[in-house]
Amino acid sequence: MQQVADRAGVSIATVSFVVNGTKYVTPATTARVRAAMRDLNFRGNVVARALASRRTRIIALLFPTTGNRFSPTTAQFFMSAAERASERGHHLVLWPVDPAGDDLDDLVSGGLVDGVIVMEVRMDDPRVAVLTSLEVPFTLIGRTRDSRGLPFVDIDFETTIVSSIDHLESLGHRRFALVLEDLEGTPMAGYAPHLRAQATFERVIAERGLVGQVAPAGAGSDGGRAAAEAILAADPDVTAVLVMKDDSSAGVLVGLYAAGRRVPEDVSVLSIASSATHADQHYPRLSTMVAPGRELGIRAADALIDQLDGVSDDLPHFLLPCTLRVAESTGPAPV
Amino acid sequence: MQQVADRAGVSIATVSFVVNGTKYVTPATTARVRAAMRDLNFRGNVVARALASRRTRIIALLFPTTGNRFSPTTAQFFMSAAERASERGHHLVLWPVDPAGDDLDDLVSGGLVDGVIVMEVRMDDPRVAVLTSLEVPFTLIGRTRDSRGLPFVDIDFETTIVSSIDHLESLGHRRFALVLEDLEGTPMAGYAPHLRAQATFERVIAERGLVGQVAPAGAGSDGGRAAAEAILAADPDVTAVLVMKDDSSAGVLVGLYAAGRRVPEDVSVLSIASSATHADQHYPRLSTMVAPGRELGIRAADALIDQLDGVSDDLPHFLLPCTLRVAESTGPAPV
DNA sequence: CTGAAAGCGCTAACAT
DNA sequence: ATGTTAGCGCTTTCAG
Repeated sequence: MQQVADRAGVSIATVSFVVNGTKYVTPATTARVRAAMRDLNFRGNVVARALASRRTRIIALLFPTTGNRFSPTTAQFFMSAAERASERGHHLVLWPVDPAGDDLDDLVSGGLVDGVIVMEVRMDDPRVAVLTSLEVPFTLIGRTRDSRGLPFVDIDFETTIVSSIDHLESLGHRRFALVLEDLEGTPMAGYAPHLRAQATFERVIAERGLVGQVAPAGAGSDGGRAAAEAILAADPDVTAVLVMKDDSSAGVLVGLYAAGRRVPEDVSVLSIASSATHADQHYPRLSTMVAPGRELGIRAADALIDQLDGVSDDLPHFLLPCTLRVAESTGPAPV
Repeated sequence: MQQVADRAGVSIATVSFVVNGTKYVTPATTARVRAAMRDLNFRGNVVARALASRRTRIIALLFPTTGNRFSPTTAQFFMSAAERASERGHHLVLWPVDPAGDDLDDLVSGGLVDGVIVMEVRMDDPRVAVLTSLEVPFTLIGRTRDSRGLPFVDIDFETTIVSSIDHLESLGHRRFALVLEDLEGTPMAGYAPHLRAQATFERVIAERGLVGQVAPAGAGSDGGRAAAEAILAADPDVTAVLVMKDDSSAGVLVGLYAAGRRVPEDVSVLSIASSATHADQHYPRLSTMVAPGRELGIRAADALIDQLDGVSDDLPHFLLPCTLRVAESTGPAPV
């Protein structure tokens, strides 16, 4: 940088000013400096800049290292938030972090990142306490149990579940099941989307005098199949299954087939908080409550960057429900 | 840090030594320093450390921002490499970068990251030139056309394709098709896995006097279905389809069904460089050449960190083929 | 409008 | 075994 200054016949400070646009510099001088930078192939040192200015324009999206749960929705958060951050002059990186938040301070201390987006939030997520005590700006994709004081964007699971049941009820269904991932005893126990969905499901079922059960599913296609068997054992007359775990929906179908049920003639299967791509992967294509992954990723990035730039004063509380996508016919059945 | 030193009655240098284990410090002193750190709730400043020591112990896995191609295998690379890096005292972050490598220097300059892992490599990937000129240590998951001078780990696509055809031929198949993603005209054109697989496919088909065709597929389930239709139009007697694009395999099945073909009775479908999880998602379950995603992620992390630590002198050239996983019966067919 | 200079918080010789 | 001290490369008051 000193070299650039010398070559342009200015001081190192002036170079800094043109690089950052911090202060007004004569067009003529600016041009000389830029030319010098070009000639010398000058690349600013991000680390030094960060140390001196206390900001890196890097934000981290926290990825919980447990459970290998890399869902399409997660990927959407990442990609859309990264895009938005980039548009607003920031970099977004996906950072694997222990779900307990133990290794969080290494990264955040000293201002390696300006702010943090937290996803896969649990009802009592330990990471928000850590982040708060570290005094680093953050935004949640998701909500803790009591999130009034926190900036968040989230899927409106309550509305999503109500709409799901509305839809199915309008089709004549009265006997329901909800398939959820079994997170008991794992670090992801207390996963907020599950608990909110389950609570709403049970409430609506009770209020409307419907029949409903909740079935936990293990991993993979096999877990889904086992869940389907358990559901049919508990209620052979069930006609509507809500599946809120992407990787078990295929297994649920197999389990239903194995028990002689046709889909959707005998039993309707609705994939909750999933994606169109995932739904189309099945045979038959599944109807789906599509998660607003991109929208939330964008909102989260905006909320955080607003906070960083001091643009906004109020803390965002943004809820968006999933939208129903009814499967089109898939075509002839496999024979 | 000065406060810690004061409180422990030592110099700031000593604190640095115990923090980094750089030099031997008396157990007694060490204890006093640690106590002081605890009392003062001291958190080292990563950025300052990086500036002074020229290393951050952070490595970046480059994620090409184009095409939304976040495959399960990508996720495996990320998670396994992150784990391994963590075991070896490094942090691994997933960094979205333009596939042309234009914004690479911002991140790498000034030593924000100690090294880089590149994935989704194209035959003439511009990123390796950038990285080379930036003089940042890097390792590829994948290979450029001429990769003799580069450290890489990769899937052995040649062997994988040969094994695939071996397997299917042993089952009596003589007429093949290979489904690939159509990347022509996109930033990912020249994607090495496709080109290597296609070249090997065509060579083996020709050498053995078999019948074969290559079919490009568009996005999603619909792209797969269209590909299946094109394949049947070109060769109604085709009996074996290799699918090297995860999101079109479901569509391929639908296309085959629609044309009255049974799977696997009439036509075998083999998913190439995919995962068990993905294969089990289908009906029927697909046989699969499973990509060694975790193994490669680990190897890549090791190779890079060896390079950073100066542990290893020779540059790694590690190739691993996919392994055949024959689908078990799925159970009764949907009716 | 531009320059001088004091740090940012830590590391790593070099001394002792 | 511990302390001194000169930077790492840049930002940012404060003068001029």
